[in-house]
Amino acid sequence: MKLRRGFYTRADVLTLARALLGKRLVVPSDEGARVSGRIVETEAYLGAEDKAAHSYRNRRTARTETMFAVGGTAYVFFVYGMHWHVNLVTTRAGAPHAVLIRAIEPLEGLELMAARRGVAETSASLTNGPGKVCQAFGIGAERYGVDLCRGPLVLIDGPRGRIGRSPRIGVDYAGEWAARPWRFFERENRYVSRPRGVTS
DNA sequence: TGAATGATTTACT
DNA sequence: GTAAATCATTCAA
Repeated sequence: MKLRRGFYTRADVLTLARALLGKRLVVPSDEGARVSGRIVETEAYLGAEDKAAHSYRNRRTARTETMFAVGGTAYVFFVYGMHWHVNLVTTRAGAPHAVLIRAIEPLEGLELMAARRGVAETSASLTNGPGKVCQAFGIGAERYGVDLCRGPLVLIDGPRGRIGRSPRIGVDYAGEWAARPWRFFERENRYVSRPRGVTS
């Protein structure tokens, strides 16, 4: 069953980061096929107060503008000169909270994902990282600000396994905020990017 | 206008 | 384990 607006707006971002585990992301493709998979790793970014978030101190720019949109909006951005990341914005408009999708367990369109990634369909490297997820799912600038409640990207309800948590990855610049355990993942799922936690 | 840097991935030692 | 790749965004001046 497709998730509606209320799913994204009723709970706080930490609750949503957990609740998103097990949900199925479905994305159509220009190639005709479609790709989908279960979200198995997320990170929460807490708006204006969170030094690790792009929206820290309510920084509102062309890039972060969509973080201030209503829950259910996609926040897509480019980093390191080569990688895209996708977040799902949560809560009400004006509150810049978002959940980063860090890893997905592929379900449909494995062949297309493998072609886009340049690895075997059976490889965990297909979707076990935020940049890899975007490459496999074909998510880039054209998805900036799209509404998951209107499509073509949608989220479908689904079962989830046992959950683990750890500090977030790659945010050491954020000082004490980097130590907060705001990363969530399915334990023992082979597509989780760092199964054991925070080792660099 | 210029300089620094990053919510990463990949290849290599 | 370390380092290179590579450029949009950000902020200072």
